[in-house]
Amino acid sequence: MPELPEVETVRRGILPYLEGERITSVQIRNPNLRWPIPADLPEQLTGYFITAVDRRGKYLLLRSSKGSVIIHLGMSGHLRVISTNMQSNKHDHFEIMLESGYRLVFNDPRRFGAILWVVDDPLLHPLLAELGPEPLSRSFTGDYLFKQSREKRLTVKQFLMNNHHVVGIGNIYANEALFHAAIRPDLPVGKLSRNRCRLLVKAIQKTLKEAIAMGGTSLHDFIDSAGKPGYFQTRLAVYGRSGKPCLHCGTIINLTRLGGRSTYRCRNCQQ
DNA sequence: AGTGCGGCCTGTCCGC
DNA sequence: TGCGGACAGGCCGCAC
Repeated sequence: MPELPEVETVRRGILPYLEGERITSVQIRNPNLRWPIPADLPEQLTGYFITAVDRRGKYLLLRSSKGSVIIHLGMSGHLRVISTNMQSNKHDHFEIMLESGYRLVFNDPRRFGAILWVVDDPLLHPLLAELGPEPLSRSFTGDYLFKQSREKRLTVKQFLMNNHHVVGIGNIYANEALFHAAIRPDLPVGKLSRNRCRLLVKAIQKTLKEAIAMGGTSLHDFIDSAGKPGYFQTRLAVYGRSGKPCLHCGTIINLTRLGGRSTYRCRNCQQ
């Protein structure tokens, strides 16, 4: 499912139910995610208060006074908040019960997601320590992109989708941002001029902000923590539109693959 | 060191 | 209706 706008939508949805709440119990139904859910998580968390719900890239961080739960939704993960008496569904692998009576449930059919536990600063965890800048932060600029990409021969789309260069951009938003920046996805990133790097950063930020404002993109199965879909899919300019006319010039949108991922391009607008 | 690809999983959809 | 294969929003880890 989830790229930055979807994860941020989930974070905002669960925050009011979690912040300041005491954890009364924790249940692991199936620990076999990308990495095993730590077996001692229930005893680590029970009785403690959730102090904050943060996001770093596509990772969610549930902070408590004892330590932090790092959550990644992978491709098909969902988080939802339900009341005590609601029954569990298939693929509900993990849940946290709160004193308020609400429960936070992690559901993930494909099990590419992760639930991890760290006692010290989660940002120092090996998975998070090497992440690139947040795309909506001041440190992600055209100059940064220009500097990082010099001499690199990989394509601009693959560069954007690597979270060591910049976090939160997956296949949908990489396709969309490159269209809005009028840059062809298969261009070697090292060939981008400084000015085009600036345009690309602006396009990324605009695309992500708009998607967050619309609650994310729901193509197959994304729903927010309340079970509602996002609406950004109505704004997709190229993603999933192969064979249809470009919204700018009418040229038929072309579908290819880069690094095994579907890549959409208007061959007229994106050079 | 930088780059490309296989693999992890289940569910869904499409063509035969 | 059933079955095989391709594909799906991520990303680590390992080859070259």
